[in-house]
Amino acid sequence: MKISTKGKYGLKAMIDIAVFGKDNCISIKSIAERQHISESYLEQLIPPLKKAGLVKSVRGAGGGYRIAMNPKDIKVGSILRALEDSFSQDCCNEKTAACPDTCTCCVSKGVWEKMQASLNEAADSINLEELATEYKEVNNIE
Amino acid sequence: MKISTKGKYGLKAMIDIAVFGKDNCISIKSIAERQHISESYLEQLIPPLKKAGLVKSVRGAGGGYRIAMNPKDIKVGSILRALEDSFSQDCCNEKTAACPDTCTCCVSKGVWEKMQASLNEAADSINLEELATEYKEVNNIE
DNA sequence: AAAAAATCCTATAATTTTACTAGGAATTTT
DNA sequence: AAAATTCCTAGTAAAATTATAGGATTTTTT
Repeated sequence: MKISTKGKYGLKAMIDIAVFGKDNCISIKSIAERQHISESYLEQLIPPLKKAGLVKSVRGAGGGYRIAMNPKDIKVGSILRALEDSFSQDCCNEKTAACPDTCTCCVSKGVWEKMQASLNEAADSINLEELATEYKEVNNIE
Repeated sequence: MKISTKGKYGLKAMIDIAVFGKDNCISIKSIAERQHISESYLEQLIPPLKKAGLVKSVRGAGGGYRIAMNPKDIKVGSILRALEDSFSQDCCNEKTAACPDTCTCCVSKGVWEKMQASLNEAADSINLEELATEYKEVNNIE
């Protein structure tokens, strides 16, 4: 069980955007600098976050990214689900001739589903505002 | 977020041992055959399971592995913790000059801890007997 | 005593995934 | 027109995972 840097960097970026991109656009470059993340790697994390409706972008000079909704309404779970793939359903292909739903994979399936649900619940219990506020506090921002 | 084959195969093997290795020893070879797992790969999953006190081994001809305690008392969480590493604490090294506990990693740390705790709780809510029983049922064993 | 069947141990090879880099096209502002 | 930015995609490098191999040790069976 591991969180990949995708999820880790993505959350870091979202905290940064929640803090610095609330009223105005901020560039990837500035996020990357503040958070010590590779700029072009970070760039690749943005499309899924946009697709999930978490950030908005403005192209061209002076453009950049802004938070797309109130950070209070952005759950950490939404961020992670946008970036990481879930670990349920990596069972064998059920109901084939080879496995008519009777192998230990299939029996284990419920375990992964339960764990995934529990993970979602935990991640959804934290919203981005909490994290942004904490970040501002420890860094004396605003 | 992903379960590695270590955890997946490990759980499969433990179900197999709970079902077939309750009263007598079974060999790695037989587990590997029944569960379609590479024999020598499976071999490497055993030491951590032994260390965690979940299986016992008997060397020599006629030897093999046995379940070390009542499957009811073996939580799926114990199996996974023995094989997978937890995903908390993959934060930056806190309290260094570079990060005096103020970066977005540090702020995120609580998220990973909460998720890990939730994962443990979910995995600990399922015991091996439940899975072994289900496996026996769908396969008409005993 | 020898052979066979098994665990035990460790090194290494192959594969896959992850993380990162690069370069350029399109868009908008200055 | 130039500059600053997002957007897109292909490719590379590094790391981690998965799997293989070979032999040493232990115990039973013949």
